[in-house]
Amino acid sequence: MIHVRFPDGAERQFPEGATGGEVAGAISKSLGKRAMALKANGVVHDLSSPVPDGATIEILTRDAPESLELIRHDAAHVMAEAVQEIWPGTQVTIGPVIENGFYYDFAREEPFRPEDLALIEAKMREIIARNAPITCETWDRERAKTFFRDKGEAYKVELVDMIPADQALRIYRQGEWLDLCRGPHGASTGGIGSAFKLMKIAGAYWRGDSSRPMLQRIYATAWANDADLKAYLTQLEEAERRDHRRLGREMNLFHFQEEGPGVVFWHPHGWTMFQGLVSYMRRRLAGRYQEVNAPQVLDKSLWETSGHWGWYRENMFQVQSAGDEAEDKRVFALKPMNCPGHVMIFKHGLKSYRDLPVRYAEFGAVHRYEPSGAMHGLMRVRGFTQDDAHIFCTDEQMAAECLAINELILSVYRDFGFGEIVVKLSTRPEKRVGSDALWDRAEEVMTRVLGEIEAGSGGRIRTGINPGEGAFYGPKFEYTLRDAIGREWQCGTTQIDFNLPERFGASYIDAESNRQPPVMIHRAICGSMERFLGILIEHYAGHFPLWIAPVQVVVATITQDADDYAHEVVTALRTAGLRVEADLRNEKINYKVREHSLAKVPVMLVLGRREAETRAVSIRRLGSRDQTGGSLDETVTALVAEATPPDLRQA
RNA sequence: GCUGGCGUAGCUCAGUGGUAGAGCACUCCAUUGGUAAUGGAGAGGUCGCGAGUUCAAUCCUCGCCGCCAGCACCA
Repeated sequence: MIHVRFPDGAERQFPEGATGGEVAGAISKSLGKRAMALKANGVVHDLSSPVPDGATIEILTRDAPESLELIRHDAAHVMAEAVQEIWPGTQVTIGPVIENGFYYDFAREEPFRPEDLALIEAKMREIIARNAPITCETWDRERAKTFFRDKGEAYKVELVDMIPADQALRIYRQGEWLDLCRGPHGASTGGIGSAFKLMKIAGAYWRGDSSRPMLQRIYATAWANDADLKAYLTQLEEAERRDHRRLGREMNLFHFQEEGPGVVFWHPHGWTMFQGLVSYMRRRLAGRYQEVNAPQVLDKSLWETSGHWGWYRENMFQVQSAGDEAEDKRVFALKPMNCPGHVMIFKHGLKSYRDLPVRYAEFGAVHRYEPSGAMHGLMRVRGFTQDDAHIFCTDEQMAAECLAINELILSVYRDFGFGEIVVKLSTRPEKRVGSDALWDRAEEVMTRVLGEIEAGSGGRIRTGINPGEGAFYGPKFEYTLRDAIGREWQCGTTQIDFNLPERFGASYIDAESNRQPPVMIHRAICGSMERFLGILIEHYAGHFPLWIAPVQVVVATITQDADDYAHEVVTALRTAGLRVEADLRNEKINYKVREHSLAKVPVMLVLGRREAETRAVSIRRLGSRDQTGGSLDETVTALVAEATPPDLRQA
């Protein structure tokens, strides 16, 4: 007999070798039916696994949170079976569970067509209805390889070879179909239920390697019940509604066109926001950083020295005189980064240790020739503006600088309404420059700083380590923020650089009159201003707080009798520093309200004869069905207060 | 860059081997109104670009460009 304990503390005995399924059935007939998997000592197992003696166990039904992964994993197998049933000869490869669903990669000459998804889905429902038991077998390697080789499953043979020799090969069978898989799985295909949906077809490289063949991936989502599926689909619609490319067009903020792939045409309202963001950042830098401006176009030799020409040449724009007769045949590059320019400025004239730290900031427009498939609205462009800065300091100053940067980054994010931040330290990669002693020192300092960041955050900041993810020239912190619908965006970064000062021979004179290389810290807060604006657009879904909104107030008249007063109101608001537009058109107020609501103008002041006579305004806020009244003077004061950027507000 | 899909008016989209349509937006006329579409009229397109097939191509074929989804990339 074996003893087991249940989560509620109850203990029971079962015959030696009893499986999870037998235990479930012994507890109650209905649990036996509903059981999906066995959880023993915190680990999920197949229901057919024997229960270990002395374990704390739980019988998982499909409502258990842990079961969702099983449902998705089972569904992936069923999808593979469905595809092979419809198109025999299609090879199956891998089909893991991912966030919100699963995918399976297939190898087949003929591409899947969008309309095939419905076909596959119907077949899946057929297979699920058959409700075949899912069983596990252990095969030896040769049997597995022979089996898959005979079936023409070359990728599976490769997978068998990749499994470490000391690990057992597990084969999961459902009806006539089987797959190599480490499990665990549910008890039968019927447990998958009906709350799933095939989402899209995409190409994906075998083993994520662009030098290997491209497979066809089918993405799907799956949930424990229809309500969860529906909620997920609604959430996707919500994300689509917030898409900054759509809002950028609807709100007339910017556009792209064919002649300029990946470069932004900023329209007046969009540029107002862009400049507002830059102004805000300038105020935040004032007193700590010196703003500089390095050239757009520099001789290729400088980029050879910096190392960019060697590493990133394919991604750089080369420029030359277009004239055939040009005397200067030199090759220049459009700057892809600001750092070499800043090092040049630092190097200009001797620097003393007394000058350090030197902090140069630039809103630097950079150009990178991004692969065509990488471009995505404002999020990934070929021409963008970095809120870049480089700090030249001594080794002793490094920690304090990192902490100061951290504080600045966090307070900026807070001002834009981002509460949850993750900071991760990326440590030395295999391929790197700089001595181990330098890396040891920098990582030691940054690890300490990371601890201080977490301790000083009062729980707001989560921290972590990305081992081996550092830049080749030094370790870095990466700042990730979470937007209103839970998506994560990596924006800020602080990077130590052992490479550039040395390559350019930058130095300062220390207290003993010796030349010393400075520590160089790169840092960005927004990262790309374009991308950050894209994130803000999606975060706020276009409903910007007053201080960010490109048009803060529209003054709309009901009749022409109010025109004179409307001009007065506009002047008063504008004098007070607000961004105002007047709508005196000969249209009904319903029409105007609708139009400005769709344009997401935060505040509408509606003026008719009544307001003109009493020097009042009728205020309608975006998203509100009703309106409030107020005097002109009070309203101006209140709006000015609300429109004041957070960094200028009196506490 | 790779795989697949797409490209028709400013926007959202119909459509056909015989050189094109709707709604909204735009212009003009009437209407001066009280918080999400007043009525009428008008104008607007080299159907992404270039070749080919055809008596005839927006439609079929090929190439290129761009966009979308995913993969790869992201100093």
